[in-house]
Amino acid sequence: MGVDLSDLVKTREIELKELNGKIIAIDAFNTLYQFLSIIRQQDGSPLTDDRGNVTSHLSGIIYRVTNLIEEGIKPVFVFDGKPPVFKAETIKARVEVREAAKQMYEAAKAAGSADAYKYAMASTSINAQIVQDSKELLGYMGIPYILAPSEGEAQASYMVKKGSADYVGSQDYDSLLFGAPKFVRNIAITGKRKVPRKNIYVDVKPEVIEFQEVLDQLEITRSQLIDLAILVGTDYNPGIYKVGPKTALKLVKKHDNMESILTELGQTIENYEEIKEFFMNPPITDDYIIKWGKPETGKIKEFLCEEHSFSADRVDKVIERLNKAVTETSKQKTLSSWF
DNA sequence: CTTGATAA
DNA sequence: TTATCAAGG
Repeated sequence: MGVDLSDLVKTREIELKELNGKIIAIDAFNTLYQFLSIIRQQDGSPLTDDRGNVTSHLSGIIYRVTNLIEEGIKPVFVFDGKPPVFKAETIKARVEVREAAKQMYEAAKAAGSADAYKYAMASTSINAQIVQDSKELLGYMGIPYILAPSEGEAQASYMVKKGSADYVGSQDYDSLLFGAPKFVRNIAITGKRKVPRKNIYVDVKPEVIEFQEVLDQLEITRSQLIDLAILVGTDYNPGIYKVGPKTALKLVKKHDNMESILTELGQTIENYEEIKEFFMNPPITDDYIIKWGKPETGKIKEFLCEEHSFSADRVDKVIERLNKAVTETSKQKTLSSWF
C-alpha cells in the first residue's frame, strides 16, 4: 500500500507524550486496515459478534482512540471518498491478490496450518459496513471524522498545510507526496508490532517525518519527489522494473523532467500526467468542521455490548477511561476546547 | 492491536 | 517493574 520511501526518508523517533495537545488527522482507511489485518485469533479468524459481523476494527478504535486521548492527543479521522479513475487497475489487482489469499486462508484454516494467520492478514478487506460501523462508534465517542472528496491521505495533508491539524497520522509515506508538512507513523500505545510472517514482536516507537527536512536531505523539490515516487511505483502505477528509490533519486537529479528520464530508460508510464497532477493538486475540500464532543456513554455501550457482543465489563472500563481523559483534556484551557 | 493475567 | 502469552468478539 502506498509508495515505499522508507529507504530514503529519515525519521525521528519520538515519545507519544511529545504529541500532547496536538491534533492528528488520521488516515482512517490506513488505520482500519491495520486493525482488521492484525486483530485476529490464532487461526486467523477475525473477532466477530454473535451475528457473524467482523468487529476487530471496533475493538481497535475504542482502545486506540481512548489511549490517544489519555495522552492528550486530539484525533480527527479522515475517510476516503472516490478513488481517481486511474487507480482502477491497482484496485483490481489488489482484489485479485486478496481473493487468492482468501482461498489459501480457508484451506490453511481447514488444515489447521500455522500459515492460516498470514493468509488471513493478506485477505483483509474493508467493506461499507465496516466503514459505517467505524463512523458510528467514532460519533458516539465524540471523535470528529471527515469524508475526503477523494484520497483521505490527500485531504489530511491539506488539513495540516492549512493548520487545521498538526500532523497526518498514517503508516504510508503518501502524505509526503501530497505535501503534508509533518506526519507521524506508529501512533500506537504498546509500541509492539508483529514482524511479518514471524510470530515475534519488536518495539516500535512513534516517528515523525518532516516534509521540508526530507526535501533538504535529498536535495530535491516536491515535484522531483513525486516523479521519484512514480518511477518507484505508487498506488496509481506499478513503477519501472528494477528502479528503486536510490536509482530513482539519481534519475530525478540528473534530468530536468520525466520525459527525459523515460527516454533514457526506454520506458513509458501510463497516465503519468494525470498521476502527477493528482499528487500536486488532489481533490480536497474546505467543507469540514473539527469538533470534539462529549462521549455518549449509553450509546457506546448499547452499540458495542448489545449490537456487537462486547463484554460489558471491558466496555465499562474503557468508557470510564475515555470520560476521565476527555474531562482532563477539556479542563486544559491552553488547548482549543473540546466542546 | 490492546488488555489483563501471570511469571520472572 | 518488565516480559510473556492468551484472549478479546
